[in-house]
Amino acid sequence: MRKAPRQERSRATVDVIVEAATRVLARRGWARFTTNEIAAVAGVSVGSLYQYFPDKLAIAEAIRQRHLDEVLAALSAADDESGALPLGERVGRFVDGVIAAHSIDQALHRVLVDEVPLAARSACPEFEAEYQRRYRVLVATSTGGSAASNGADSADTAARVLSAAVEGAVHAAARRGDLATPALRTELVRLVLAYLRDRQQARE
Amino acid sequence: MRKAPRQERSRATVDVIVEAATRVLARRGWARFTTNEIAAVAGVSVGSLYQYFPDKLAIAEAIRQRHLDEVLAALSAADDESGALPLGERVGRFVDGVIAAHSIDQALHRVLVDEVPLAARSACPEFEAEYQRRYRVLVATSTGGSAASNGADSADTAARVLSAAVEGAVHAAARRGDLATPALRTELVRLVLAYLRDRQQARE
Amino acid sequence: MRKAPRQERSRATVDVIVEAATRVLARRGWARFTTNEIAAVAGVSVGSLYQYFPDKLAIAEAIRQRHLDEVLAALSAADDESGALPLGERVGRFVDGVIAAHSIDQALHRVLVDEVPLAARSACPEFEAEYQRRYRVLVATSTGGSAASNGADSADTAARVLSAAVEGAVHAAARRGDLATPALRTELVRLVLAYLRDRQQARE
Amino acid sequence: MRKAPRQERSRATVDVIVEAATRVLARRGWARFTTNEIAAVAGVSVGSLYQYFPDKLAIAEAIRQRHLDEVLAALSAADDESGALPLGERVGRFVDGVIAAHSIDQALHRVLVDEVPLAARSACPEFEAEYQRRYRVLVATSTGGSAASNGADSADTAARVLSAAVEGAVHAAARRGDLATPALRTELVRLVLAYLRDRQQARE
DNA sequence: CATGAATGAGCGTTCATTCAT
DNA sequence: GATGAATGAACGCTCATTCAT
Repeated sequence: MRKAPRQERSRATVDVIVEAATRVLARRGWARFTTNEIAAVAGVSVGSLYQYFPDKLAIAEAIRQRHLDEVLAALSAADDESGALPLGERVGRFVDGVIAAHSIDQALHRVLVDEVPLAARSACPEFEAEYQRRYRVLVATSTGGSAASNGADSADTAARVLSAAVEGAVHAAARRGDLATPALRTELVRLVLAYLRDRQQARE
Repeated sequence: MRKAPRQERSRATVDVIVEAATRVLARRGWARFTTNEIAAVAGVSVGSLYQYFPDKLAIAEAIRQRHLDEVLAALSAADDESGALPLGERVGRFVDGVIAAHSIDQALHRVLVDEVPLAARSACPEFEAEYQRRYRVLVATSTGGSAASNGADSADTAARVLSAAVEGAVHAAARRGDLATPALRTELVRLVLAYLRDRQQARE
Repeated sequence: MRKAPRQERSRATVDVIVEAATRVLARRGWARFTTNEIAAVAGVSVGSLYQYFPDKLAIAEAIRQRHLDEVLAALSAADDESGALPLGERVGRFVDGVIAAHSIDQALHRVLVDEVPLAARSACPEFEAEYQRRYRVLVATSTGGSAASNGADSADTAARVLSAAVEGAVHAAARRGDLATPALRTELVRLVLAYLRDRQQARE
Repeated sequence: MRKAPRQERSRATVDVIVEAATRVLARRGWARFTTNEIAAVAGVSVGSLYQYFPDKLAIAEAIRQRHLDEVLAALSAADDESGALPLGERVGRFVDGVIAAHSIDQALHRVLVDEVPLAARSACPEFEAEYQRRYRVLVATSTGGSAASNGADSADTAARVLSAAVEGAVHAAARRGDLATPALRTELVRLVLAYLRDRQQARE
């Protein structure tokens, strides 16, 4: 951001802009994400956009930030305090969280992931890290708590494969509009559980 | 195509254009896939582009056609004639095929799948169908040949989830440049096998 | 118009654009009526054109509107309040009006009528109708007021033939630069009067 | 023309080109009168066009020439050998000739007159002269044969006004598709006769 | 002579960005 | 701070014309 909004009015203006920009990006896609339309929808002038954002990409970045925060919140809400539950139950809640996270503004999510250029996407390592961490925790607890002998490295790969696999399946379902289908949850839980149990056995 | 190249010179030009356009699309993405740069990279004039292609999208379509053909070929080559092998072996070859398929110009693949607008992906459904079929066959043979009682529908969902999961994991690895890592193959095989066996057990 | 000019500066810009565009259209014709030349002549950038007009045709439409208004004004000014005069006098004034109307930027007029495509002439029918009405009134009053037995239809044809004939003669003179020649007026008055009187006699 | 076609085959090629170009010009208008389409319709290559014509305008000029020849022929055919007839009869035949002349390929005529740029149109003075001559003859014979005292100049203006008027009326009718309407002929004959007789009386 | 592949200036139009008010 | 008029580089695309074959 070019300038921190000092006064309350300014903070409100920034919110209005991001709100409007979000709607434009979700509805029209990156190619029709034009500063003039954002300003028009927000009810401010183009000049005001550039008061707070150095360029168009910065607005997209703000949108992404906000969206990812919401996604993390949804993810956390579902499997909170599930540490003591049996693995089957934990995985169920975890999958619910992932599905819930992807149910937030799917149109926006798709545009953000597929269309907004790398410059704006690459700058979210904290989110990726945090997201990945959940998978690593799941993998770690499933194989008996703390990282064992040859664990760390293998567990990392496992977490990565698992997360990418689950993300892929959920994204595909989202694209088909099948996120709410119970079969999706069933099969995902099966996939994750089967994989984790197989790794458990392999370690014994 | 707007015009069939009749002379040898023009056939060469078309090749040069598609080659150059492929590089531009892979490097710059759809948003920077401009006719002027394609022409410059190809070392021809814009006019020559429009001599053979009605518009920019048609060039992308030609690129896609060529690429998807190569991908299917790589996929087929790996698990050819694996029908009689034990499941573990079959899954291993299958995963090899998928990894091989994604080793072909994955930057291009991502752009083609994520950025190029739908209109240019018109022939994609056939590819998608053919691609999906491989997964369905794998799922079907793992559960004992022909579709049993409640089989067909459930098998379809399973194939879909499995393919999306494997694709997701492979795409993520490709993005990281980890396609050749042996651990990727190991874990993917484990994932697929564990899932398929779990489904087998559930049916008994 | 795409946007109403709110500030005074922009109102001036619109005027400058229309003025410049008028000169370009009259001088170069529709085929060379290019946005870049309009902008250059107006001393503004192309962008400013599109700030106020959705496309090139809309500029032509604005030019036409302005021009036709001026033409109708010139036409009206000459034969105003000539209702009670003898026919010879009325026809004289009428011809004066027509000649005056065609003395206004006739190069522009020709281009507007002959070259600018139909879409931009959308409001033309109203003008044509108003223009024709003058001829119909002249024909009607010359044959004794209200439409007699077989009057209406025949009067319409007569008005059409008369207007097309007068317009043709005046256009040709304009093309030759002879609009101000007294002989033109004399002969036109003779033509109209002779025709109207002949029709009068035929009705008795 | 760039090159006189020496051999018979060449003359045939030129004919084919002009024929095709005429159809393209009449159907598509000047704006879509493209050399590539002409060549395609003619079944020759663009190169061949430039073998015989220096540029696009030259083709249009050839079309115009051919068309005007046909128009003059139609005009002549109608009032041939009418020298000894009474004025009413002569004018009738004359008007028939004009109407017949404008009935030839009206679409082409309109494009030729309205759209083809001046460079190609201005170069037909012989046609204009010949066309005008007919009107001058009509005017001259109506006022008693050879040019009298103050005749020459006045007769010239009269011929010019008369021709432009008749042309205007006929063009307008052509545009409306009313060329064949009997009322058109009736009123035109009346217009011409009334005018000529009025001039006769004025000279006495 | 005929071909048609190749050219490239030029078109209409868009939109991120600036800056005088 | 806020405005919105102004900018102009860049886009996709056309088509008259040339020239190697």
